[in-house]
Amino acid sequence: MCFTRIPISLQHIKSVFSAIFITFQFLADSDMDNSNKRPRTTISAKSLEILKQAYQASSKPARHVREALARETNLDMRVVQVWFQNRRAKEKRLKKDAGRRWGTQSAGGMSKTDSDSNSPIGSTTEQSPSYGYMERMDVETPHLEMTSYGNNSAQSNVLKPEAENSIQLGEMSENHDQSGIMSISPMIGVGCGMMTTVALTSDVYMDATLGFDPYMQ
Amino acid sequence: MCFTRIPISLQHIKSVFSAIFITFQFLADSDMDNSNKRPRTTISAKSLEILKQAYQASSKPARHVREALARETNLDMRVVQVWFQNRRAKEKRLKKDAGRRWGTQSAGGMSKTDSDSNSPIGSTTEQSPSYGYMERMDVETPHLEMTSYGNNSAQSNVLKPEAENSIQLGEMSENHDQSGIMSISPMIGVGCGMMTTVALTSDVYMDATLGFDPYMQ
DNA sequence: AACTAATCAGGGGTAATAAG
DNA sequence: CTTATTACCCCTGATTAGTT
Repeated sequence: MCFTRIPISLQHIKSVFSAIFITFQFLADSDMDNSNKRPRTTISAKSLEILKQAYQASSKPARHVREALARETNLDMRVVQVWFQNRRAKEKRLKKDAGRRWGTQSAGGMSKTDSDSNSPIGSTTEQSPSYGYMERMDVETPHLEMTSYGNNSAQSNVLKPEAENSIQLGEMSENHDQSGIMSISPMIGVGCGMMTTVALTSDVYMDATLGFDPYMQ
Repeated sequence: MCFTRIPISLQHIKSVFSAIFITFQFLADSDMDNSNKRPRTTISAKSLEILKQAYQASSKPARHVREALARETNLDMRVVQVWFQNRRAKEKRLKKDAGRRWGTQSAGGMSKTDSDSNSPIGSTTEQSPSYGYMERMDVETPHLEMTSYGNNSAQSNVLKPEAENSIQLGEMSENHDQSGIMSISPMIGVGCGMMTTVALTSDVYMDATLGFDPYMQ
């Protein structure tokens, strides 16, 4: 073990704690103010019409189709994708709920045909630069898994400590989700402390891990 | 233990935090910049068909064959090469996996070095779940791995990009590497605890954890 | 309260890369 | 080259939360 020894007084410790508190406070405030809400795009009737038609054609459109739809509807590709996912889920749900008597042949098994299988020839090494949303998600995934590894419920504890006594934390995590900074925040929770050896008096030391918040100003 | 004494004030601490913040900001930015993403080419169904046929003919095509294929499929030669490599690997993998179809819990010890050489029927739907799970965990929790073994380049990158900006940061990463600080850090996220080693005398230490409420007033 | 957009947790397939 | 691993992209199914 290799520590950095820092002479520090109790007063200093209090200050540090206070500073951390202020940081959290600041975070809570800024969250309250602004981006607390999960953005929910409202799909216009016109876009909805387009999507529905596309769904008729294929319930699992390939990327190109989604791209085109996104352009056509002025929606984010991610939004289009989610719409299709939810739509499929809905259909499945409805079918299970209501329909066990008549085998609604419509949109039955055959709609399975999907998945690429075309591409206007050639478009080989294409990558979609406009797919940031999903990509961020992917980035954050391992960290989340890492979090949940140590303790099955650790993740929820970390990110959403039971609402009541720390509303701010929960909302902070939401904010992270939205802004895509999530990818780093779990690291803070898990690994980002500063191990220090604090000298309480001239010969009493304390090794401490101080948490910090990256949003601190 | 090797200690280095550093006079420090609250201002210093703030600086440290700030430096770390900047580092994370930098990281977040670079993460969010779609710049350093591994591009993934999607091979069209048509090209795939061509490749598969070629594979039937020869699983290790010579260079000029690959060249022709690349032209025909409009793919990069490198892509074609990698495709064949992955294809061979897949075939081999399937063949090996085919030998483990019934994974009853009895005779657990042996199954690891399970021979194979069975009929290459490819059901493969059932793989040893626990094996896959653990493997997956290992794979996707590099940070934990780092915790145990103290050597992970990714984490190093996380902790010390622009180490020049913040000497403290470098030291912190050293601490992480050598002390396995990760093992305690989840407490920060979960409970905002503070693991401390109290030096009762100059050479007698005691480990303790101090609770810490971030919303302390 | 219903509907549904968005998120989360997990799994599959495979292109790309690392390690040998 | 092979083998092992990682990263990307897609999905389902359950849940959360914004709108009306």
